[in-house]
Amino acid sequence: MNTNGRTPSASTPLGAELDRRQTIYDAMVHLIYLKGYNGAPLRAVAESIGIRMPSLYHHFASKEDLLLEIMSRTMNDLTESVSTAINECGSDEPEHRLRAAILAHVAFHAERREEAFVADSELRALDADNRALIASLRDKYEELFAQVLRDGRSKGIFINLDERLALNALLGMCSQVSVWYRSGGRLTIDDVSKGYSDLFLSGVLSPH
Amino acid sequence: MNTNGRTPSASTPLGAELDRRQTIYDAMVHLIYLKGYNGAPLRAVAESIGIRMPSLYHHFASKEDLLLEIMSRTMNDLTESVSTAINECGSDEPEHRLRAAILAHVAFHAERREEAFVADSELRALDADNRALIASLRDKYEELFAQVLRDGRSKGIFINLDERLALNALLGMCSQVSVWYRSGGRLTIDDVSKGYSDLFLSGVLSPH
DNA sequence: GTCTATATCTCGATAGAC
DNA sequence: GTCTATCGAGATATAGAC
Repeated sequence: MNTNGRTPSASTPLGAELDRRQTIYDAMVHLIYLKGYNGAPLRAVAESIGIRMPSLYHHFASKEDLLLEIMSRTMNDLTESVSTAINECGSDEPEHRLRAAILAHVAFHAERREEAFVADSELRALDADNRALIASLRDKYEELFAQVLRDGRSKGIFINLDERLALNALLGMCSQVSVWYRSGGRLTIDDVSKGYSDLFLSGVLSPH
Repeated sequence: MNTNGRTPSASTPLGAELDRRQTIYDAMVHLIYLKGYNGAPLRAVAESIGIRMPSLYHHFASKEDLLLEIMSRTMNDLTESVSTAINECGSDEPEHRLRAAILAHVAFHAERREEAFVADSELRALDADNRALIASLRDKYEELFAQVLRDGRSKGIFINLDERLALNALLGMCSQVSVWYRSGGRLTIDDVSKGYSDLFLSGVLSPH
């Protein structure tokens, strides 16, 4: 008997399978976002989508495999989004490229805030091998910003600040958007991404 | 000065009791920092300080009580530190007061990074009542920065940025210090706190 | 693909001896 | 104040029917 009120589609098994995987993925993201990986029981994930817990194992090999997919997919999508934004901003000037990168990073952390938050906070839940894998994706991602910052500094466009410090300040500030942003709230994604890039580029002091 | 606001006495049983409480507190902080509240078993906390798990219950009523003490003590100490820094900076100018607040916030998040990280990330592990209690402490803390930002904006010293956005950007940037800072590393606390306050006040663009 | 039933383990917490 | 022993709940994961 079907207890979840859905209509199973008998015609496209592959499509249905991908839909189911995505439904599980989304439910898992949401619960980890709310309670953390270790506070998100698979029973609750299953219940939230109207199936029983053992059924999840038809779609995923283990709980950690599911977390790994969330983190790797998110990191890859984020990297592609920011990389594209930098390359297609139509400028070689570090200021414009940095602004484009910040806009893309902030937009991603607002639009896909739960995934981004999980990717940023659950490294510690992975075992050593998987942790190293995601850490390398993160390093590759951060290098996108590091290159822009280096370029701007060597051209004298940016001040002579320690690169690692500037990178940590920037990413720390922009990634926190996934913690507090609410879609439909007072601030739009454009408000936030423009405000953040203005702030990082020019600071809070009025020109004088 | 001791960090828990109590008056320790060296040779009495009460002093020994406080030492033991502090040892448990520190071990719990460290394990939650590494693995999160739900990934930090009390058995491991006890083992790390050479006692058995049930002995912990002589010092704390429950696991959540221990977390609550960590978060409330940390928030109170942080608030006092930043509040004192603002009031004793010897200036009424918003720029100087903001700089003093940032220096104190960053220093705290570097010196007591594990406690600060736990206080910033484990709100979700508390039940509704305790969560509301810590959230109110956090609101009170953030108001310290909000007042300085408001004051600076109304005086025309700061640019006309949305207050909540600026506050989130600032605290997000500065609180992340607890994630990456390593004492004894390449950057001193002074390097970080000065670099961060310069960045937030003036941005990364070179003056032109 | 989903189910029921279950194995195995670990968790927080308590009881009571010393 | 710490110990051993234990309880009951809930976790991930597996087996096998349908």
